[in-house]
Amino acid sequence: MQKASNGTRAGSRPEDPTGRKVGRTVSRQVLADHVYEELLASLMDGRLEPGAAVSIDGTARELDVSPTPVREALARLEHTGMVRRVALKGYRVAPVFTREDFADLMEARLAIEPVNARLACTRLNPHRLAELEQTLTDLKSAPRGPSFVEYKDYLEADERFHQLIAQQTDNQFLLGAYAALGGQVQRFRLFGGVGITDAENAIAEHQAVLDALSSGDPEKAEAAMAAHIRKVRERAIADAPEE
Amino acid sequence: MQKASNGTRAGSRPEDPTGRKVGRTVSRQVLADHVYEELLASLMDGRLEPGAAVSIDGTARELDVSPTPVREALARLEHTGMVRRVALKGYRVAPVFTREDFADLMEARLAIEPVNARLACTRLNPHRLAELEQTLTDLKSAPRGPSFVEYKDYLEADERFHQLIAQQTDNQFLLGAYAALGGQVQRFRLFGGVGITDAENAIAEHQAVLDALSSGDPEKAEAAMAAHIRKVRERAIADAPEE
DNA sequence: CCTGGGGCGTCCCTATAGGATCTGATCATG
DNA sequence: CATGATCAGATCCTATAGGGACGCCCCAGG
Repeated sequence: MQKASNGTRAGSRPEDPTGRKVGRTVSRQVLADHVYEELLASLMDGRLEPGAAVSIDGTARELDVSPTPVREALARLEHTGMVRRVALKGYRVAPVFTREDFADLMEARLAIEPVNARLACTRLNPHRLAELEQTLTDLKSAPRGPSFVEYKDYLEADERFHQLIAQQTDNQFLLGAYAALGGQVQRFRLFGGVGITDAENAIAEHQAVLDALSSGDPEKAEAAMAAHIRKVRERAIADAPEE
Repeated sequence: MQKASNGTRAGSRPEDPTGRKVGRTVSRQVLADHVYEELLASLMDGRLEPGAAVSIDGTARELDVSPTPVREALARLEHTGMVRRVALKGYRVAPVFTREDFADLMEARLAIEPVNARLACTRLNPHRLAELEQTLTDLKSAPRGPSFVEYKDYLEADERFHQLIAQQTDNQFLLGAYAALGGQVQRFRLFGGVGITDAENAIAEHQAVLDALSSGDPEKAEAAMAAHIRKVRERAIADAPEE
């Protein structure tokens, strides 16, 4: 936020803004990558609420970079559906909140995620299983307070669980399809309250998915994931604000 | 290509590069949009081959704009997987050509497109049916010469058919998921030769999908689409170059 | 002939300048 | 008081400049 106007960065780049070693030939990050990750984090953990304007110049000032990298980062984000652009008016955080949108999202998840679970099951190995177990442990131990922000770790673990399964399909296209949805899922979790209520049942369902995966039966894994998503949908509809 | 150095464009923009009326308040396009569509078209119709470098400055010179909008357009394209970026080396057209990649793509299509067909079936109306029929007519009447480029119209109609079905789900998330795949599908059609051989059978399958859709039975539509994609996969594997 | 070094061009990346446009407030008028 | 015009500031959009890295070609020396 407060940039303290250090004034030491114009030209010559005395310090690398991303924290990576500078001057090394390997994987020097570009400012646009840094901005992208910063914005994504703000979207995922709720600092940027739906409908809020994301000013190019303003973001550039906040992150102490020029507008050019910010523009590039926002262009990438736009394609994920997390922000929307209006031609000469700028970017806004996408407002996805109608119950129809939620139903649509669940429909899309039902098409993709059970398949992900089935494929991940066929490609499972001890290392990957350990990753999933770790995430489930994190999910169980995450604090669950009364407000949204206190669920941050819980929601993060939830998202990571699904993301891991998508990765473990070893299918870049399915991973890409999930990634396109994943951000929206997380935003629904945050602002729609999905998955917050009745977290105990949700944890049990995740455990069921993991059990099915480790059993080695792809059909069971697919069914467990489908059942989980259907339950998520039911719970959300049950205690959704009437709106 | 040849820019003829008109020199009339710096400032004041005497002509609108996109061809839209200038000065109208409605939807004035921005240069980055124009560049994006130009690059996308080049990718879809094969002018840009896999592995080819897409220079930022070079593209800017070709389209007679500054690098800034080109950079923005490429950032959007990167997120579709059609081009890849290496941190300080620039963009290249993504090379998707192994048989594993093809199998992965078909797996992803099998997850998404049958669901699209099922949902589109429940939301069908006369106007939409007419659109699909028109596309099928185009597909049948398109010339099919011996070289790739002579299949341009055929491939375009094929892509449009699937794209239409994705749109007709009225589900922005499924449409987005398909759009992420659609570009890759088209590139496989072009450079992998998928769908070229045995076009008659492919047309019959499209007809079957359309028949199932117009019958109003969602399950039949879903099955017909799944059968079509499996056939596409079989044909491609059958006559794929051994590589 | 072969090899190594320097110059040159190209390209990516970021910053900055300036024109065009939108928005919100102020103010005049019915 | 309500309504519409005007102006100022903020913002978006594009072009341009310049730094740093990489590759290529030419050429001198062995």
